[in-house]
Amino acid sequence: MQARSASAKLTLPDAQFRAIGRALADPHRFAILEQVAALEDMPCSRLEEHAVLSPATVSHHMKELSEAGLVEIRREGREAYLSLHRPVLDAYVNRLAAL
Amino acid sequence: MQARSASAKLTLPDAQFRAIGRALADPHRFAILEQVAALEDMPCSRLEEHAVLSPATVSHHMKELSEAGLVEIRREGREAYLSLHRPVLDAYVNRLAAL
DNA sequence: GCATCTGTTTGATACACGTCGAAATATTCG
DNA sequence: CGAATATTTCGACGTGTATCAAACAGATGC
Repeated sequence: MQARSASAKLTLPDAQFRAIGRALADPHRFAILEQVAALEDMPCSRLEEHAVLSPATVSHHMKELSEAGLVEIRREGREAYLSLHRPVLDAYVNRLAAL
Repeated sequence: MQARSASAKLTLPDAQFRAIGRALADPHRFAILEQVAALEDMPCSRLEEHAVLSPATVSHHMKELSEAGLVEIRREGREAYLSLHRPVLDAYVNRLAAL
């Protein structure tokens, strides 16, 4: 019997662990992640980083975050809605905390 | 009255937060950190990364880890002894966990 | 259809950084 | 002092990547 539930621990493959590390290492990307985490369902167009970065660059960062598994992108009409994927962030945090 | 003690929370300056993120993003550097964390007082010469990296590169990585505040270097004779600086790692983990 | 809005893709550029060899520094030992 | 050991510094090279402008793609509305 497996006690899977809210606290089920996810183990990250090495490749993903590396991708997450790189994704978190860029300040703009981290700022985006912070803002995504703060809201439940964040329309991409409302990211404050649009004030400092070109749309192309913002899109690039979201792709990195998404490929690292940290955020999920839901497309609706012409907008993209972003949400933090907590299990992956938690798994990353846990691995650091286990040091 | 301040309840400072084992769990006193350290707040990282932005510059240090960025330095830590970059430091953790490289796989070799993370491997070094893992090994340093596993031992109390780790002589630099015993790092397994010496099997894969040149001494110059290992030294470079240790400098990065040290400048990020993640490890402390104690020099003794011709050896350098490394130890994990937990408060800083904890502060980093806490900031991620607070997302 | 046409214009507008949101976001992506592509190609180019510039800078950051991981890596090493070689030379330098420091320490211990004979 | 001279040789050996441990680590650092320097200079150079190649790769990775953050960035943008421009072109593209899909959705909405006139």
